[in-house]
Amino acid sequence: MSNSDVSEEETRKDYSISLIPISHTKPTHSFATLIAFAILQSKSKKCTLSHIYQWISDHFPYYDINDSGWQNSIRHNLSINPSFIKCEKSKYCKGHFWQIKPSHRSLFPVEDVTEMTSFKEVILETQKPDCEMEKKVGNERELNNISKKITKKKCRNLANKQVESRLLYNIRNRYTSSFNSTFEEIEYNATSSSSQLGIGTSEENSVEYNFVERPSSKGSSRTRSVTPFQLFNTPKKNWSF
DNA sequence: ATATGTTTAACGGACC
DNA sequence: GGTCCGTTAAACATAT
Repeated sequence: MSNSDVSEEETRKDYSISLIPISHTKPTHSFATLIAFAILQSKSKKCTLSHIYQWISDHFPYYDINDSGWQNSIRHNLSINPSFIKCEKSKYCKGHFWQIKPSHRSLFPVEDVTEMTSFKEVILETQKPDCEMEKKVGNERELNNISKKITKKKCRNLANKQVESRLLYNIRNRYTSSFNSTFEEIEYNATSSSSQLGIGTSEENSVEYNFVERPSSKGSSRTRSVTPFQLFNTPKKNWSF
């Protein structure tokens, strides 16, 4: 067995682990921990309330973005917990930024973020929504609408859910960092792609997905069918929806 | 009007 | 028993 075979086998193993349905069950982490993770994953280590909501809901669909109960708890926690400090008002988003009090930083080991999500490659390679970049988010309301649209799609199995999560990340990343396509393009592609999310078989590990592979140049897009394994290991730059 | 933020209250579980 | 912690609900204020 060659080195590359070993490497691939190991990665497959990791991938299968990522299918553990942790994100559908009630997280064992406290709200404070979830808030801290949401903050720590951002490049600037500060988040607005809505970013915190979104991050938690993205990673733990148990917390529906349309439910207000847990969001009330989040707000309560931010106010009551001395680990969190409110800093300057966001210039482009609603509300203030929230940070972790530096002296409390050690209470929230960042390594748990990757362990928790079992999505190491996404965490490490995907540029997540970052308040620092907010000035490039010209239209956050539309972005949230896209997210809701996709989130509402019924997923037949966990693999679909994972892909869905990946899509959300990529949409945001595309929207916040490159901003090189119009909102209409994103919406169209996201819609068409999410409509394809339901076609997988019930066999989790053999589900195939279609996604649009778009060359960086303006050439025409083409669809390609990939396995979840291929999908998760496709470099972000080759993604489009 | 709705989102954001503060505060109080109640409850259950863990722990001593 | 008592306390601490985390959660949930809710009233209320403020900002947009």
